[in-house]
Amino acid sequence: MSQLQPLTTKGQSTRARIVQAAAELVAEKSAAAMSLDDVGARASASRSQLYHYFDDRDDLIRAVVRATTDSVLLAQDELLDHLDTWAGIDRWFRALVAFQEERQARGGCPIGSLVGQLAERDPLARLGLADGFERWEGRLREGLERMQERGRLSVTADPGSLATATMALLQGGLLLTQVRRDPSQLRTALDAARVLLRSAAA
Amino acid sequence: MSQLQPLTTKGQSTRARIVQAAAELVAEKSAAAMSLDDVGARASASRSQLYHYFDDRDDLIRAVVRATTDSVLLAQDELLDHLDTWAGIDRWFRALVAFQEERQARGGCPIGSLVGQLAERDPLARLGLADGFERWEGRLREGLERMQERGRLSVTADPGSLATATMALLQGGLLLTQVRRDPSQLRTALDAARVLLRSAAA
DNA sequence: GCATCACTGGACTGCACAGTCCATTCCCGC
DNA sequence: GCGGGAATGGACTGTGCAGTCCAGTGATGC
Repeated sequence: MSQLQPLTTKGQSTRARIVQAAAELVAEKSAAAMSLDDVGARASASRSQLYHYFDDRDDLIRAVVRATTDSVLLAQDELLDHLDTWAGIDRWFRALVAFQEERQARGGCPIGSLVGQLAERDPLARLGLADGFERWEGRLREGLERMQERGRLSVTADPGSLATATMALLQGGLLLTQVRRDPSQLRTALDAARVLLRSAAA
Repeated sequence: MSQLQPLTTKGQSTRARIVQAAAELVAEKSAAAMSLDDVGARASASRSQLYHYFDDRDDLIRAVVRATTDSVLLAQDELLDHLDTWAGIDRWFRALVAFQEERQARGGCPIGSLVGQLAERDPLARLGLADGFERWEGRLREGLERMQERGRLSVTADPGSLATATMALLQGGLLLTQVRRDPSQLRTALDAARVLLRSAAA
């Protein structure tokens, strides 16, 4: 459990600065390579401040997981609102590929990358990541359900399975993109997702 | 480059023991959590032996990458030989799901998990992982090409893209399986791969 | 003005770890 | 059997790091 909620606005901003700095370092290097000294330096916070707001290192990492998933979802929030039309889905896919091209295929998925680092090490962090995926996949599932209600998707189609398969293609595509330093890997994966979803069209 | 090839058979077995122990520790914990002391203890090798066969820690990790990819491919070697029939592909998929059920959805993909840990940190390790994926995906691509030659796959289908999309579904499915501790996530992903591949049937 | 509590500074401790060094033993060819 | 390189043992060094401790400061209510 995260130590305590800061009571004053000043405390809140200090805590936020620490989490932000930690999240940046985790994204740039890795969770294991993030040191509390680095975090303190970047956030202009002393050692005491870190331990004032977090129980220990693991507690801070969990806050990073939450901040990272929130940030990934927020960044594509509008796109996720329109996954109930084919055009909206295509727009989402194109944005994801464009983002990878921009980043030159570096870094992979900020959430997915953490799975291999934390899932087997910290059960609470794993749950936080699972929650992030659930919120993400849920948005697609809801979009597909609305399409089904409007008769755009076959009545026999299963929006849940389609959403899961699409998330798998997205995550797998990002992994291959990262390891091969080639954004077209994600494009290929999402083209396949398009085929899969269209094959369930009404 | 890996320091030197051991010249005597005794040296070869010592080196192999070290790599094996290191690979186990990396799989059980993570690459960052593997310490040279642990490796030495498990392999019954002294510090000097580690540095006799490897330049440094990173060099050993690279050997672990190679050993891990080799081992993953070897374990499913026979299955990969028969990816030129629908029955062979289904058999492969079923074996992958069965394996995850056996392991209770723990650990994810030994290769995929390393991507998030090493890809942005050690370019050589990233290349080793990319090579592993290439050898893996290549086996599927070759199977699909043989199917195309025999008229089982549409002439307009692209075995390369299909193989990439299938690998993405496999890796993404394993990631979701690991983070949700639920082997049926992989089943759903591979069912989607089946739909995708069949949609390219002749 | 003073009491209280959130908040901050920074030195200190202890340890785990990567990497070094030098000495010794083993094995092979000759 | 002996010379030399391969292989091994294990102590040693330095450092980076998580976590602790105690002493402060600042704001807020009364």
